[in-house]
Amino acid sequence: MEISSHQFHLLQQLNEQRRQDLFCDCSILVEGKVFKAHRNVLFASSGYFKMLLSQSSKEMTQPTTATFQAFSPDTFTVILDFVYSGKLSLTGQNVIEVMSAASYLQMTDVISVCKTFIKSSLDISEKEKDRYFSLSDKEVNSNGGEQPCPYGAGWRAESPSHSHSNPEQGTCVRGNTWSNFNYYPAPQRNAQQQPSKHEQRQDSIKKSRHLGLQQPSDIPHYKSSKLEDRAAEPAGHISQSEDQVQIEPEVESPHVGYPYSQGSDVLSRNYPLTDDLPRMRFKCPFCTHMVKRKADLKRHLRCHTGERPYPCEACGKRFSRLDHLSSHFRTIHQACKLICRKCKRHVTELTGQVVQEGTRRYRLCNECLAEAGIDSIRIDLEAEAPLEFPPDGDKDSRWHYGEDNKSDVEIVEDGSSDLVIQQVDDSEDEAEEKEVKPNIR
DNA sequence: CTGGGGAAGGGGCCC
DNA sequence: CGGGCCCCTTCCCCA
Repeated sequence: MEISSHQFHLLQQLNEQRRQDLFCDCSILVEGKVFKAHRNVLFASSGYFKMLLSQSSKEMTQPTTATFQAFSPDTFTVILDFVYSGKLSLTGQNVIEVMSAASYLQMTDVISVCKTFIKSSLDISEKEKDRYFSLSDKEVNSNGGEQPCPYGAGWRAESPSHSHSNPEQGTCVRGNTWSNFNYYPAPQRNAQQQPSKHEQRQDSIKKSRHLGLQQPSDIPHYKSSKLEDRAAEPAGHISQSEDQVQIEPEVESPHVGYPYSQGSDVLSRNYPLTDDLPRMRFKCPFCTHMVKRKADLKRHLRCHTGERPYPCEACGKRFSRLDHLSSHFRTIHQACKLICRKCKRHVTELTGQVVQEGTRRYRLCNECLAEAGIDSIRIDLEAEAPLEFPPDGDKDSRWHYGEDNKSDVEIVEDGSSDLVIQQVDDSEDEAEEKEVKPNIR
């Protein structure tokens, strides 16, 4: 006969003991703040503590102290509360640091939940954006709560509006995608989460470009070699059990001698850590990459999540970074390069002209224009209200595409050269564009 | 098949 | 901390 509430009560009792500092035999110092806990609970919850406490198990009579500078006391509070209650209090503000800390502490469940949280938020974010961009200006303008489309009226890319159901909780989430997120572990939950649309999409995009970019599916392979390394360590050295190995299929664990925090972690028991990268503070939970700033980690994480929050309103292509979008826009849609596309010579407003081909704009020198017999298709950038990158401080109205002209010009295609003389009414052209050009490569 | 150029995308870092 | 710039690598297309 099994009493289902026993586990809950046991954990509750342990948590109560922790709060009253009863039988606590382990102190964790996080940036000056002391946390009391039970060695056996930490051992059972964290691969990191398992290693640490295994090593120090010979000195069981002495209290153990561990010091961390890799994360904040607030972050560790979230982690420790989860250990003692099973409830993980995630917010948009803390999720990255909690995930980073959980990665360091080798707490697979926490990492999975953080990943789910991030992915869910990104899905919502994407869909909210899609919904946002799909609103017509009329709708936008008529709704005081909506911000104006950052690209103005033209070049809208997609798509019908969505609401989003949180896969974990089954609740409908709208609006703030980074709202609080409490996780209650479900024993039957699949260890391997369903890949988000971003992951699926990214898988189909192309091979990993960067050396440091480990797709989640690649990681087990990578880890196995790490684990082999670990197995090859001298007998007596701390290593993880097979169980531990099996429950960590996705995330590269920080291991002994693998510092990533500022000053690394100072452990009172001569825990063997080196300090090769003293300035690196944030470790990517998906790969081995480390960065100094949380913002850089956030940016880096997009290459794993596949998040592309910056759509080009001209061609629909999405980018993970604003600067890449800006660069793309200037190069492809604004003909900013003062170079003849054909002969590669430098051109000026006088010696060359801007040619438009679909949504693409580039420059040709007068000679090449004449040679191609397309000298009559000059696009006067000044007169035609070009695709323009907004000045600073105009974040909400990026790249208005000549709203005054967009719908009343006609498209004239040059049959031989496939060149477009003027931009056509955006609604039809856009649909056409979408068919040929998916949002991502 | 191969080399060159353009574009995308990732990291470092400054403001 | 976000924006943006620079540098570099990788990929793709085309001659």
